[in-house]
Amino acid sequence: MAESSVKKFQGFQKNDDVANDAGGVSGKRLRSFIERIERLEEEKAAMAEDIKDVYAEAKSTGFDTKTIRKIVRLRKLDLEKRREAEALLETYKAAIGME
Amino acid sequence: MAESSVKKFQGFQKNDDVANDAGGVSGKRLRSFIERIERLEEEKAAMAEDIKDVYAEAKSTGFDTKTIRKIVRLRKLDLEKRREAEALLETYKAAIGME
Amino acid sequence: MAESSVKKFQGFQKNDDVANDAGGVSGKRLRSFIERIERLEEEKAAMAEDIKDVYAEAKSTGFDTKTIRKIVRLRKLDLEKRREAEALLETYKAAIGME
Amino acid sequence: MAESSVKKFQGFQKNDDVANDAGGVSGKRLRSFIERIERLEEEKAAMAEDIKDVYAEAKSTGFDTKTIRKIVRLRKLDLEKRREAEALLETYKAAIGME
DNA sequence: ATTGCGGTTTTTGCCC
DNA sequence: GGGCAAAAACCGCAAT
Repeated sequence: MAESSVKKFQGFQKNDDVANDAGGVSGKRLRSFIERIERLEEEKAAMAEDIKDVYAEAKSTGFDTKTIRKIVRLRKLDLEKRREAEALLETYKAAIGME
Repeated sequence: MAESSVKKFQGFQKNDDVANDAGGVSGKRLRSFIERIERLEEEKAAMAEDIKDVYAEAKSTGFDTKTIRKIVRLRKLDLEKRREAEALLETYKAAIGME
Repeated sequence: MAESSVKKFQGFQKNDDVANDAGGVSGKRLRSFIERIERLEEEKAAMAEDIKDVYAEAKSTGFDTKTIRKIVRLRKLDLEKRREAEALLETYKAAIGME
Repeated sequence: MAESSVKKFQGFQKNDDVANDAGGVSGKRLRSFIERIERLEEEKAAMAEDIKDVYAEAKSTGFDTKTIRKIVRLRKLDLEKRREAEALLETYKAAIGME
């Protein structure tokens, strides 16, 4: 369809400028999406930073961060296993019409 | 059941022992560190989830996510470059006694 | 050291040609490493191919590959958990001087 | 068809147990598929391990692994390109009745 | 039959 | 060099 050929051109705006679609709104919307994403990525980076800080603090009080990482990882594996098992169970249930 | 998962993860213990630092507190502190880390990792994962959602929403309104990703990445690089430049400037200022 | 100035030039050979380090041997050795790697990567790709074939065969005999993948993944998580737990135990032992 | 309703029940086995389809064989077959897959994945992982070892060896003899990786990747792309070209040639031949 | 799409795995690049 | 996040590849599905 005609729109598809248009689609690939969306997403292009002059940097640091207001929306500039000739009379359109897609530029504004794109800008909004980008800003939301950037905001969330900042928050994510802040979390990563915080995690690093906690490890540093633990280390400064005499803990071995390598060990802590192992523990955290192991617990995460536990969690994943449990989730996988549940997912598999759901699959089974669905297969026998119990869903 | 929560308790059993507690027992096995108290950091430095002689194997399979419930006692935690006979009269000490390092077990508690380790536990606290681990919980803080896990909490932060959950939040980080939630942010990642939110970002995915925004991309999905953008896509559903007709944008090409690949392009958006490129833009976000470029802007991030711009930002980093600017920060680098500012840091360099600060270094210069310090070098000439302007700090 | 003298070698460091040379080092950055290692790794560059005319393709499909014999080693041509003027009077040297590093070209031959590099070539040998590359060939070993490529051979191993071929074998790895062949394994991946075989795995695909098994899934295809399972599917063609009426099994649901998604379920099989889930099971395989779950079993793999089990294995990893066990390995992680053992590694953690080793860390503990080392920490209390039992290694 | 009747068979399709049956199909979804395949893939059910108690973990770590022998086939237990009442009088059936699908459990055995499933188990066999899973074991074949796991065996192949182990071999694949072993190949990956070997590749890592070769890189380590190359590094220990003074090569820059990053460079080697680049070379390997380039050569792989070359190979793919050549195969593509050959495939295209075959297509041409077929088109003009030369196959 | 082809092609796009969602979700998963694999690879790549990065930072520590 | 090893772990972690981003990017790419890939598989199966679906719609046409």
